[in-house]
Amino acid sequence: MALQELSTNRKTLGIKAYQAIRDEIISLQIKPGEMIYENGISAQLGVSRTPVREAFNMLLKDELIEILPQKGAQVALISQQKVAEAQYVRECLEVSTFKIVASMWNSKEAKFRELEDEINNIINQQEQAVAEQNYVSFVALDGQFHEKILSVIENRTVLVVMNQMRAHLNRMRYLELLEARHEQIGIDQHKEIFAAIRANDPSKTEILLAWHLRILDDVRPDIIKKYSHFFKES
Amino acid sequence: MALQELSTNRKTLGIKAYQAIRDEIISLQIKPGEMIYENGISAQLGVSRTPVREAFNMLLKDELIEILPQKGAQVALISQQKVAEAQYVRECLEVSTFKIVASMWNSKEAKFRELEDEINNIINQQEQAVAEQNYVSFVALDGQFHEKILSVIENRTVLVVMNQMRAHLNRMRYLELLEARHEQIGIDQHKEIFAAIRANDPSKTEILLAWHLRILDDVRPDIIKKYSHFFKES
DNA sequence: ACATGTATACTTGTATACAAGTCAACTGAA
DNA sequence: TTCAGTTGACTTGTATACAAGTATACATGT
Repeated sequence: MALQELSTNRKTLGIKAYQAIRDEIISLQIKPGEMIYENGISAQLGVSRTPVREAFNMLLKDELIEILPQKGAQVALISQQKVAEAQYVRECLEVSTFKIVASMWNSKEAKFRELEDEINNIINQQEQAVAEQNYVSFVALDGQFHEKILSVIENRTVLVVMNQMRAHLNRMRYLELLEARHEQIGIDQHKEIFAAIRANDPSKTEILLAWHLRILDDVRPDIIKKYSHFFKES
Repeated sequence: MALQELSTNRKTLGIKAYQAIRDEIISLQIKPGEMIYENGISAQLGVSRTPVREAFNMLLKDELIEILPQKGAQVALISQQKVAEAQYVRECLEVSTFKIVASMWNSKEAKFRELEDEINNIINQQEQAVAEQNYVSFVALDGQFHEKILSVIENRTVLVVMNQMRAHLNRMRYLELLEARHEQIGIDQHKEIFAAIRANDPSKTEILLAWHLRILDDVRPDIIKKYSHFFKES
């Protein structure tokens, strides 16, 4: 994700390791609760323990792992509490921002016309991803849709925070996609939301978005039961 | 700050170094733009470079320093853009949350009565801090007021994010306190906001809070001119 | 059989050694 | 004087060595 570390384009082995491990965690390639070890990862990546340790510290700050002293690092279990908290933060920021974008939108400006093309493009790609049943791609594109709209207000900090929140929401989302099929509903909602934005209708945008962000809530009990070993509180 | 690292109460030298340096940065004891070096800090703290490096990596994630490869680390200049961004995030989260708290408040419950005492206590201490012209204490208490109210919704993630934002807003606040004297206004606003919350009046809470969060905006041009060497964009 | 102590192979935490980039000051030739 | 080249003292980045905590298997004594 191009968001992080745009300070000086410094790409140490530690940062690369961080990004690699983080991707594997939030895409469930490494399972919640799984133990990982500095030695193991460093052998796997062909570097020494030092960069891996740096990566672990960053993951710890993201709350994506827990470090058990002298025992190893455990990939964080999915916490319903944490998911709810991240969802709340996301909703606050995203609703406020989308409303602003809705009130700003002006198709006469080139900037917005470009954006419109890009967003329509994302939506099209999403439909294709659904057709191909490529859920990894689908989730990534879903993120891009939201990010594109957020980016209108030119607030990098919002994107960074949302990125942090998304890390925790993503794993839940993957599980839910494995179970229930509302990708098409999600895409339709994207279209409606984008229409409300283009129509300069902040209130409608707010209502649609709040609904959209909660679409997955009702599936959760099933998920939690089925994958209870991935969850902290179960 | 008890917020961080409640995972396992692990307190490595790296974490201690991080907290120590962070405090010095956000309280302007280390000046924006100042260079700091792993060797220097490690000698100062009496530890090796390793824990200091870990601290630097955490500070980098907070965007409180920039690491210039092979040259050293520079304490981040205060960025007006970053301050505005952090302010926006803060406002979104704090306004939404205070409104919820205002709608929840119920003086009949013991929980709220305890909180009321604690908050009144904070306000009293603030008045004392102003009387003693103890600005460091004043800023800390201001933070506590907001945090106490946020804590009602029991969302640790919100507190963590606010803490991140506060790090960037704090340095600005210190400069402003050196220049303009609206501490008393700030305290009065706290009282009004708290009254609106107790009166279960979310709308009034929102208006008062939004105003409160912007009280410092008009002083900024002076500050930026006077301390221009601390700022990124000037 | 069963508790108890111990060796051993793991882990993370910390210090240190070494590699390589950066910059400034100095040297020496034109 | 001026400018190119070089040395050397800094810096961070990475690897490695060592210290110390943890858990498990196993031997030993009862």
